[in-house]
Amino acid sequence: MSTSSSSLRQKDVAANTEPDASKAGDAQGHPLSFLDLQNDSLGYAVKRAQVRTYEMLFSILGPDALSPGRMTALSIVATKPGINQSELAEMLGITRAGVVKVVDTLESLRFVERRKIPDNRRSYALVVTKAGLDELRRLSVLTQRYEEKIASRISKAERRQLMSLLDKIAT
Amino acid sequence: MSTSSSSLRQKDVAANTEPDASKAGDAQGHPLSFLDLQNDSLGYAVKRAQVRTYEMLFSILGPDALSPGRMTALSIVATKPGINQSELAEMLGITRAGVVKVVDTLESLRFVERRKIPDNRRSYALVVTKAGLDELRRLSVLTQRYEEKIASRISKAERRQLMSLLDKIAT
DNA sequence: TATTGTTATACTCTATAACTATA
DNA sequence: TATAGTTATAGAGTATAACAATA
Repeated sequence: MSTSSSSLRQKDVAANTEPDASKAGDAQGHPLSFLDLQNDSLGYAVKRAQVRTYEMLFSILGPDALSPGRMTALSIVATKPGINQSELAEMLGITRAGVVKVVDTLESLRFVERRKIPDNRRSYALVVTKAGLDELRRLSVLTQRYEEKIASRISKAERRQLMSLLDKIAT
Repeated sequence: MSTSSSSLRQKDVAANTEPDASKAGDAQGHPLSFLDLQNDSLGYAVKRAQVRTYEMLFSILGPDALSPGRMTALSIVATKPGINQSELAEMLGITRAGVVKVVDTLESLRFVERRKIPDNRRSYALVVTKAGLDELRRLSVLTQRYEEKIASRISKAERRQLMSLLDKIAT
């Protein structure tokens, strides 16, 4: 149900360190740049951006919101009505066992139903309820606000290019 | 000590869904675009990129490597020798209690030492050992390879702009 | 035999609260 | 009083392994 915002925060990203020693050499003239793994790191920049954007997301959603993963799951079921748990697991990139808990959560909130299929008694058809649709409408407004917030310092063209570049490194 | 690569993977990012219904309307002509929260989402693109880059990082580091957070901590101590745990907590964005475990790990691996300070018996001066420096050198090579891998599909100029844009949305 | 869902268990990371020692 | 470090405890998210029911 409610996921505390604090436990969701991923803050293993340090503020940029002033590189006391990263540019200098030691007494023997050896370069010390290997000390600072975060300096000029694209991977670290991505992680830092992800942490900061999550902080903004949580600040907008509030402490009792669905977790991002469960939001994604709800959205997937909505756009793929009748999907089963194994397929959902595949799409979420987690195990079937993990999806059981995700669906348990969404079902306990009455956002999703496990519907029996006449021809296949081994799997469920997952469907979003009316309450689930209402929640998605609500989340849609909030995530739109979130999108505007994180893109508030860049232009439309920059936003487009940023997404394009992110897609390239994610491939 | 060794962090299993599997448990590090953050995969709450779904593969892009074909929007079965996100562009269409329902029978009453209502738009259904609110169903797909991931469509054209910058925040989701950032998260997806972060998950994919972490997968590449783990594939290069292997299953027994330091976790990214502990790598960052080690690097910070190296660039700020004598830092104490509270300061390190601040820089990592986690609590003092959390840092205890981070330093415990690094100390058990002999990468870091808690050194007593004569004038202040309340805090430690954290320093990186010779073995810690060796590990940082090794990690530096591996993370360099990682950086090349994640940027392999974009130009130097694009990499520069990507980092610039990421910094802007992280502010 | 293979697939689907489930349960049991465990691990990482992080948090809060309460505590000790020291400043 | 305030600060630094620690311990105990808890919770979210994920994994693996073993299992029953079904295909």
